[in-house]
Amino acid sequence: MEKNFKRYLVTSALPYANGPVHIGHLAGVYIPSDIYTRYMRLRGRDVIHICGSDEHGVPITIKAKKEGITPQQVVDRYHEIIKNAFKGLGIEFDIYSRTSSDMHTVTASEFFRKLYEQGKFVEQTSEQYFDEEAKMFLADRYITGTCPKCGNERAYGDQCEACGSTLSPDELIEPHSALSGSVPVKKATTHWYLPLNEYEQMLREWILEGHKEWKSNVYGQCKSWLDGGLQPRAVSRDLDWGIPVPVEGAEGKVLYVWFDAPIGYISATKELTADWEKYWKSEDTKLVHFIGKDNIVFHCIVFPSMLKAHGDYILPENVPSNEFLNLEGDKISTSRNWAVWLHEYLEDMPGKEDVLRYVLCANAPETKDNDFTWKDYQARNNNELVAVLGNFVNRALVLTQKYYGGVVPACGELTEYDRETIAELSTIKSSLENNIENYRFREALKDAMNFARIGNKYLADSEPWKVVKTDAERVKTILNIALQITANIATAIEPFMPFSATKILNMLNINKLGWDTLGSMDVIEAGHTIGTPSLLFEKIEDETIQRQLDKLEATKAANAAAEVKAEPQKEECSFDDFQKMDIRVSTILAAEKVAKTKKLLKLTVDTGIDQRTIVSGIAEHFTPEELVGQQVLVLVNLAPRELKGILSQGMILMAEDATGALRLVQPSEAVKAGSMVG
RNA sequence: GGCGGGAUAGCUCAGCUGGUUAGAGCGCAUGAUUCAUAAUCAUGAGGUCGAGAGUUCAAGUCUCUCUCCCGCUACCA
Repeated sequence: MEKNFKRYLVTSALPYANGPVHIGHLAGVYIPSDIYTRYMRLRGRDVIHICGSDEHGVPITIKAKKEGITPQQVVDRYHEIIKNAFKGLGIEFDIYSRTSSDMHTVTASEFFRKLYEQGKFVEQTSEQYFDEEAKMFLADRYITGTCPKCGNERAYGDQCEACGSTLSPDELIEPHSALSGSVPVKKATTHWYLPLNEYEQMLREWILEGHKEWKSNVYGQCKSWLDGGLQPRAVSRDLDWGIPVPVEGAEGKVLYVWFDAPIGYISATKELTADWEKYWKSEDTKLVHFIGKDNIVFHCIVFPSMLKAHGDYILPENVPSNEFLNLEGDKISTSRNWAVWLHEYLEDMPGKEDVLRYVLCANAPETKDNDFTWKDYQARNNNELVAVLGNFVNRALVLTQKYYGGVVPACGELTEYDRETIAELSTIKSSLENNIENYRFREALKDAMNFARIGNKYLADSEPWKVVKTDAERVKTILNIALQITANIATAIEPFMPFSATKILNMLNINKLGWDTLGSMDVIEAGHTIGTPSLLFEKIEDETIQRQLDKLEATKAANAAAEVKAEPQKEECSFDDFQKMDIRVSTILAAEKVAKTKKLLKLTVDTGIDQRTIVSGIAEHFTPEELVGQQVLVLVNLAPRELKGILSQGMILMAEDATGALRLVQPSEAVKAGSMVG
């Protein structure tokens, strides 16, 4: 079944250059891909590891606007931070490129042109908002206006950040352009769509039939999308930041970021080697995309469809995708600064690159979301890295120094127990290989650690410190084996902890070994002089952990403070404006959940004027039972609107804090329904 | 609401196509040991495998219903 591949092309999801990289990214994508690639390389396979910054798209233009700099300045900044941080942690890419590079512009343009010329796209014209002053189409994000739900005057066309509602620009009250402030007009615009529906059959056969071995979350997501039926997907946008659509008359249009980003894998490969085509276009290349679960649809559905449409390219053999990592019980969030940033970690914890690599791999969210805690980090360092791994290496080296002045003793006759121990190493080796090749890195790491466990047990059982008093020859064999195991450990842990592997090699004073030497007992010659032992890992004290916890606590406090800050006052309105609103105290007579919705409640209220129906998106905050009988304030003269087939006549007024929690606004004591508020 | 993923020892997780007393690491307890960063080694105590029903000679493992957590998606006046 398994094909014999001649070479491996490994890609890691392109980090989006609107912020630095954090432990969630690492545990989900970059640690696994780095382990995989290092392992392949150690085995002497032809493998390249491709990555780079994803630098286009609307969020970057918005960030630039907020900071008053150009998008290019934004991506330049984060590209550098990300690139250096990866390097600092020993994440080895053969190339770390970027999508704002010339090579990428050319490659993505050519890709688009080819599909365009072959008629793979569908052109479609639709009405979209246009800013006549700035002379450009506005992405939803660029349209601001009053949120129809909460009244926030600075809601975006796709979302209101005050109340969290998802909006469309049409819904905004008094929409205006975020660029010029002018009122946008609707104007026709043409875009190119990739008809994914045409690739549905191909995808079905390829994934659902051909790749049942994919991880359950990936396979399940794909199946869900395919069963739901695929729709044509726009591959262009009206925006001035990105790769211009390389077609006559397409001024002001760029490739949609999700169209150009995966092509970035290809451009980076071209940048790396003139021989790039053999990696992308031969059937004997194994292509593997490492991604997070949020990227599944793009890597399994959209990008393969693009590749297929193009025709020359191979499809990925696997798309290992991890779930998400939480931090101290809370979701990691860039905007809330709730994260352990890689570049900060490297500064705060110098020399502890491997500790982070170890903890994130041992605790990787391979099958479900997982939690990173500093306490766990400390425990794993102290109880596993220091106690098991570091300790064994130190024992072997110190004993060699003590008994033989650092000269490796010769191996004599092997006992039955020696042989058993050696055999065990081979067993673990194949388990380790099997686990890595099947993307079970957590299990693989355990295997690697078992080399050290076996070493510890071997020393404890052989007791060279006792035997030395009676049988000096035997001790030579014991220590020879202990040293061979130590060298083996350097190889076994290299994919996971490259810094420590190098450190062990230096202490042994030997060169890097190939994977094939794993399990053999002749990697260090007798008579060879080893280097000076030093500690591989150090205990991490409570204070060090506390400093990190304090840092997070400070973030929490800062976030809380930011939340307390009230929204600025809205622009002045006239008395007449206010008078237009008819707000009445009303009594809720009945409440029930609207079927097939999560947030909607259908309320029957007595407004004093009449009894009417109001649909309100508050089901997540109140149960129907607790609402019945309550008095609330209702905006009764709001234009009626139909929701889920129910006509809603009015709006219940609620108080909402920054966390989104809702409270009823009601008179301090019951009044007659219909009482005016004003 | 629809779809996908998850729920197994105190903690973090393995358990493939159903098959003897459900496993690992950490933590905990007891013992041994001192070469080693008070590290190590051995032994042990901990689980009605989210709840309920069903299929089967036999079910964490298959089917159905339900509960809770995470994600995607619709709804949000």
